[in-house]
Amino acid sequence: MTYDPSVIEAKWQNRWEQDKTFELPQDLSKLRQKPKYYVLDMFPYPSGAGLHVGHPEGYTATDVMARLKRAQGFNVMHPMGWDAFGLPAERAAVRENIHPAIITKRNIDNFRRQIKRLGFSYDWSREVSTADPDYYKWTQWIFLKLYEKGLAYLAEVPVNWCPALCTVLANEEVKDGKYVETGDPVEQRIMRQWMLKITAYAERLLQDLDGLDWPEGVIEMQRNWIGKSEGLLFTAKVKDLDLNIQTFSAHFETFHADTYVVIAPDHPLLPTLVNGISNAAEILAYSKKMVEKREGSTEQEPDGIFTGRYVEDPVNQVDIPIWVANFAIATYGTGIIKCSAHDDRDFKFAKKYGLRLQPGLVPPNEPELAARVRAQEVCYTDMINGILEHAGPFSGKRSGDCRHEIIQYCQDKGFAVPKVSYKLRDWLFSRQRYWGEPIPVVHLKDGSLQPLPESALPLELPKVDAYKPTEDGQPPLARASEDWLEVKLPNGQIGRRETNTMPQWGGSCWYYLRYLDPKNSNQFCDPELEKYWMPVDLYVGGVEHAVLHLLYARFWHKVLYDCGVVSTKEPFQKLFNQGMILAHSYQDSAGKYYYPDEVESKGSSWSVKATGEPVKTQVEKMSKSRYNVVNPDDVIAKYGADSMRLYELFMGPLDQVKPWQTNGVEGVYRFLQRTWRLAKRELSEQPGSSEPGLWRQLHKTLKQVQEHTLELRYNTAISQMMIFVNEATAAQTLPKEIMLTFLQVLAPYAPHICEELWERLGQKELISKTSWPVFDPALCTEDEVVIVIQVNGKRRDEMRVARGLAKEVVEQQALELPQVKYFLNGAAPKKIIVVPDKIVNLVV
RNA sequence: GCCGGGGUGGCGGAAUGGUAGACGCAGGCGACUUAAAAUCGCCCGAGCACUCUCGUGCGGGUUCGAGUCCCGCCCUCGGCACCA
Repeated sequence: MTYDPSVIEAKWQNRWEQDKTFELPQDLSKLRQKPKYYVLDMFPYPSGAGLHVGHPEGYTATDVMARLKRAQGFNVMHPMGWDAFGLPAERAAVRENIHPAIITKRNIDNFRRQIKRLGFSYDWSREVSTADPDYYKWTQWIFLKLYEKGLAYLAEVPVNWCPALCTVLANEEVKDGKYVETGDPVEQRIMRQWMLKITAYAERLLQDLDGLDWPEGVIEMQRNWIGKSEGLLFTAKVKDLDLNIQTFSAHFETFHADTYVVIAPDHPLLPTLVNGISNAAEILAYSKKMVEKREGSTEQEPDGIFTGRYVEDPVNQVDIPIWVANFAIATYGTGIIKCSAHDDRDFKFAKKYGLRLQPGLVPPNEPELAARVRAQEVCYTDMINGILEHAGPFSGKRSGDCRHEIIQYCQDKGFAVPKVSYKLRDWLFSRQRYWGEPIPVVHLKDGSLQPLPESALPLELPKVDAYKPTEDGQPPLARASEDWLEVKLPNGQIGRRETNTMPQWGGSCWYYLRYLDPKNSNQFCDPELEKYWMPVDLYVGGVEHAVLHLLYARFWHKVLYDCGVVSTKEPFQKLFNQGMILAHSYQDSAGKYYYPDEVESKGSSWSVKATGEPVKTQVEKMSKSRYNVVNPDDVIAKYGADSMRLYELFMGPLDQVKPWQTNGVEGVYRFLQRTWRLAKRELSEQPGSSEPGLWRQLHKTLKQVQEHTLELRYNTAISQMMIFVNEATAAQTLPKEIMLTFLQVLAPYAPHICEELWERLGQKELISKTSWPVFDPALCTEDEVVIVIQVNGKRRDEMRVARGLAKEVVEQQALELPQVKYFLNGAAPKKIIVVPDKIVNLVV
């Protein structure tokens, strides 16, 4: 019988399911008998488009790890679920006027079917969906905890309002004035919204990054997003007004050089400031225009207007003007900045409006440049190496050396106090949508808020006649019937329900905890199970979640930690980002795309089969519009899940971006066929050591596969297995012992074929249940090594000698080689470098 | 502009400072076959005056020896971007 994946894969997937092979016990006394390993995938949003080959890349990586760890004696938590709330299902619901739950279920069923075909060893009894009331009951419960702790609050905030979607969007969902998903325009509005006080955790979110085994890039992105800067908060009186203003400066070294002040055009203090100025109305109108112009646009020319006011600067005891400037941001620092010649924006702004500058920092050892700085021709900003001038007691000092002294000085003089600022803002947590978790809060007549008691959870989504906003622009939940909207509290008070829902990020903030105890109706997770399983040992997903999901989840986790309901400060100990899978696309000169089967290659160029029109080919992100999406169903139908799994990992390093090449699948498919034929050979009953060369190769393979897999270097693990199979194919006899062990090595990667061959070779137990074989280190190295002989660093010959041969002997033997004699040409080497078992270099 | 990846054959990629190109794809030649497919074996960076020379984005450096380490650049992908 030839290798037919379609038959054996279905067979073993059924067997694993019936046998509950990958289901874990919930009984702690049982669990505690083994060490734990928690390997987690970022769960998918089940879109209508189904899976593409990018999804299973990470899932395959975690599955191989899960299977290896299981064989090594760990209890392995390896679950899968659905990030099921979200806008696309809601939009489909509006379009088709079907309940989003139905659309979501349809999509989940399809995703589950596709994922299951790959034979992953998930414990499906732990499947969760964030849109399931049994799940979102606990999302709401966590919200109540946040509310209790004062971390959830309502505020009038400027928000990004998307008219097309009739909802607000978080800052990070908006780019260049458009919703990042759809490109719909977004405008600013002031609205009353739920906010989560993530800023209260800024410092801890920053500090605790240090202990994490995460990609440096992701850590850096989170650091930047939190954006901590330490500086000074200066206070100065406004001239002619009974008003002090404060300015924040992280680059305060040049504080003597500050010559003007700017305020953000949308600063709440601005109207007070200009009150009494003759052209106050003009200033406010111009400021308003600046704010509008700023919306959604990126880099801008400096723009501003004089407020007519001055501050009495205590530092140099002069009055310096206050301007409105478009580059000042109301929500960062104090929204007011003291400006000097030593900031690019300040410098540009002053040049444009002819404001006075007083340079006070020059480069060391560059007199010409220093002269140009003093002449205000160039802006110099090096606060570390620059030398201070006109700086009172600090004149002549290197700026970077006296930062601390300056802090002390400004404090002593009463100019300023130390202050830390963060870029991180509070998290806008309400959406005017239907398909999300209802916020479990009631608005009372007197305007106060009443959170629902835990007993009232889950607060389920009400029935509505349509999944769109009301005529007067209220959220879809306002369409619910009065008996849902109106609530009578136990104490007789009447209130109305909150009609905003939570954003999609909510449910994904804690799903890794629910997997541990998914059926618990009393608690979101049993604390003892949590203690056993947490933290997640390996979390694999796309880098697109580097900031938002991972920051929000860390925030919620820390809140839960403070509530005493989780035992670790951080949820995800090790994080790994798989690289995106790209695909070739084909485009003619008019920009029209073609499907891969519509084009053919002629030598190095490509053209459309039907018309012969030349097309260019490029490697791009997979998308429907580029006609280059590869569907895993098609790959599996042709080559099987095992080949699919192998190719996903063989393509290249897991963390790298790489193009899908369908004929690359062919290669791993051939490898599996060779493996199949190998097992069909007449196998020798002799021990493995009866075929010493292959026996060694087996142990080498075992060692490398084990080590490389644990290091997530799957591609090189696979190539070692290919080397083994090539060698085994060439071997005279193939001991059954060797074949069986090899199947165990391959099983985490290609479990179906290995189960099948394992069974055919007479084994009773599932290969998925067997223990990982142990390699013999002594067999992993060769007895003989090839030593390269170089003359003057150039390879001239090689020789095969016993491993560990003494340096002197190697040297002597090398000198005897005819090739060496030829290249030495009678000369005696000046120096001889011998690296045992590696190389000899003779230097003349 | 700042931060972080990445530049190695026709392609995906491999190489604790020690034979650059493992493994695979594509290609070539051969065996088997009536033939094709499949399979198996061999070849496969470039040049050439063939015991050789050049070759890992570019220019320097350290070293007996550099894809790998150091300095200075270029290109490319991703993230952030008036954050004081």
